[in-house]
Amino acid sequence: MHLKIEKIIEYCLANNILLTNQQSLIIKIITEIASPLTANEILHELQKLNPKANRMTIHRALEILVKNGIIHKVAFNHTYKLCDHLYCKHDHHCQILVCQECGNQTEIHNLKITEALLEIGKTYNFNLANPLEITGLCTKCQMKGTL
Amino acid sequence: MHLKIEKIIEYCLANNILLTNQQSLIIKIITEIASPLTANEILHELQKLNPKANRMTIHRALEILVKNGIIHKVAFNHTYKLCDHLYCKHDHHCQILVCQECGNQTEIHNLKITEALLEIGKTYNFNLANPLEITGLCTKCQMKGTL
DNA sequence: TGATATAATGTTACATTGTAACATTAAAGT
DNA sequence: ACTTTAATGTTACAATGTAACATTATATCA
Repeated sequence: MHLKIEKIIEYCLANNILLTNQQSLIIKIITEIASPLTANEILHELQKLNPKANRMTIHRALEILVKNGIIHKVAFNHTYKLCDHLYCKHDHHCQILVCQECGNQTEIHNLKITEALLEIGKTYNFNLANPLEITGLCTKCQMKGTL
Repeated sequence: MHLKIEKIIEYCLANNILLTNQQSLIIKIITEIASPLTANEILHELQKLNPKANRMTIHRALEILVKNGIIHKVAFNHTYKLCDHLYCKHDHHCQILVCQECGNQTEIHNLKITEALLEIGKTYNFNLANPLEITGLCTKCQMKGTL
């Protein structure tokens, strides 16, 4: 068994998050493929294991996993990705650099941004969600552009 | 004529951005309605003026307007909104607080975040896009949640 | 255990956002 | 006016997501 998956299961047990079989399979898929996946891509993988699985299956499970901070949903390109910490506590802030060209994602934890965000949260009485999506061009895609 | 629209047209003339009739109408719609609109909502408005207009018309025009920094595209809820500055120079950084409940958007300009982002851009060699979407719950929707 | 309540999953149908490929029309240049 | 180019219209489709209801597991309790 994959080490990451064990840790997630451990975390879920400790925090009273009951994973159904279906949800466990989705975690397994997201963990093993590693790169960000769209709902459809996850579905196709899941269907290899459970041919009856369909879009609803995925979205319901993903909703729960996102809500529990186990995976991140990235709005920019409709992808889902395992949180690098294997779980995301509510007091834990992270940022994701999303390349608008290739879709590559890099999870970072920048104190300055976190502080600035908390300040903004106070100033505007805005209850921040996690994570912060930072879109732009990754190094590789900048190179491609200049060729 | 709306004052904002005049300023945008002025800006486009000064910067060699040729607006077609269709694009002008879309700017007019976005400016006058003010609240963030989805592509479909803009389409329905446009069709009142040009019954032949369809989805392609909208998306092609929106693409150009976004590219020229006249409007912002917000990925979180697929909406388009006039840049508060009526145009967005490339060296101009802004952030949008997007409420994940009601969709309300507040454009801000926070120096700390801008600085931190520029730093991250350098560190990771990541070419930042504008604007930054900050999702969360606005004041009103926080109240609703606690009722 | 077996009946019943509850939660999870499956099914069907649909709404929304967006794009691809090609046809038509308008605008610009000669 | 003829040609070229750009803009727009048309059709068809792909992807993401949700709503409403049916079915199947799972848990609870008499």
